[in-house]
Amino acid sequence: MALEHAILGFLGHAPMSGYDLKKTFDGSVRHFWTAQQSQIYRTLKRMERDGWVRVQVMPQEDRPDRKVYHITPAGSEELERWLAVPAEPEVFRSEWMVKAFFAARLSDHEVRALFEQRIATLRGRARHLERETQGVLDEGAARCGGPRDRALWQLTLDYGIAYHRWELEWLAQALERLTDLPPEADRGHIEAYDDNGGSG
Amino acid sequence: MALEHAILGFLGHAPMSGYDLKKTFDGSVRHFWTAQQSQIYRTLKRMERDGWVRVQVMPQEDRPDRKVYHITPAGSEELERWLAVPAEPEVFRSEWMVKAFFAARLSDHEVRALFEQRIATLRGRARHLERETQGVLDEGAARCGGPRDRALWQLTLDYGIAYHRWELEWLAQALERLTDLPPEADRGHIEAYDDNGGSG
DNA sequence: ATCGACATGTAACAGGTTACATGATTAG
DNA sequence: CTAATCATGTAACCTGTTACATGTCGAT
Repeated sequence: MALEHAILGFLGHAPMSGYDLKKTFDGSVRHFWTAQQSQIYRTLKRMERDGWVRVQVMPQEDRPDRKVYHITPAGSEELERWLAVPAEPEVFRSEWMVKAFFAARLSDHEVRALFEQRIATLRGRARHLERETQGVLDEGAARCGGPRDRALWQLTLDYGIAYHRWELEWLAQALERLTDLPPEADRGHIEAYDDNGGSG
Repeated sequence: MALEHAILGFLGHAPMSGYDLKKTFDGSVRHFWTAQQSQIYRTLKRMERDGWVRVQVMPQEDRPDRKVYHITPAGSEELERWLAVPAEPEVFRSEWMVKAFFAARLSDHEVRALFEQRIATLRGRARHLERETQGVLDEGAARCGGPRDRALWQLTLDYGIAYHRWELEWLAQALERLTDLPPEADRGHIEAYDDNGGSG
């Protein structure tokens, strides 16, 4: 499971608290993995129980004690094992596609709006990746990554940027195709006349 | 939420049992949405409670009674409302990317293997979309879709195929970039010498 | 004999989201 | 006065997955 292993990956760079980890996630892998604070705490607890990390409590007076997590040799081994094992293919799931699939009941105008909204969303995200994420990643790389890390980190960001550009191109073409969208033939509204259940 | 609304969409074409719905999902939207049988039954129950569908029990002797679900006017309204509302941007999540991000600890050979496995996975899926899914979708379209439906259904499939082709191209380029991957600098293994917590 | 299609489900679990709770300090 | 930062968490919930349970019929 990716969350645990991403945590191991980060703790391999430096020991951190759950709070730090949340910020680290948001500042580095957000473009392909996010995690809620509560989820991180919950997961760290399990990982400690499993011996992948150990916790070091740093007492503080004014605030809750910092619980700094360190990766253990077992955790390091587990990370390397996981990295070398092929990723099982993920299921693709897109709510937007579901809308597109059933969009025949919408007016031409609404169908176009569906695509245009998608374009707007992707444009926003693409811009964010190019402007914000690139900078944040550069900082992170300067702070703690070797050149090998940097090359791979950049690769993941480049993927994100290229992907968004590609999908935007695809959507532009799709919008063109929509000008030829056939009109809605009268759909029988089966519901209306089917009362005692005949077969099709 | 997409599952409920996809169910409404299908029941808008024809009344169906949960069992039928599962087969319908697998034969039409599998490339962007899957659902487990158990999940469909559970969801149908909730939808009935909410008045979006009504159930008609068809008694059978040898097997469990067929429970045929019909969309209600409320359900139809709900579907149309949902279709017209912009899809909230989905979070992108990729376990494979997590591996790529932390792959600096792997050997050059293992890093290449990571990418090659991804390529193999995508090739398989692309082939499946082009050969199987296209045929299944055509049958479905012939059976129950109007030309407007067909155009949109084809669009979702074309997206899937184009996406896989695009990612395969990207991966090929990425593999080339990997030939210049810098070697791993000695990573300090902080864990080993950090014992009472300095701020590193 | 065994497997798959038919047809229903329940139970348990895993992962992710949202809301709530605490409590000091500092910046606007 | 309000909000954000620091720092911890718990509880409830939703979605999705896996395993189990039942029972007939027809094909291999």
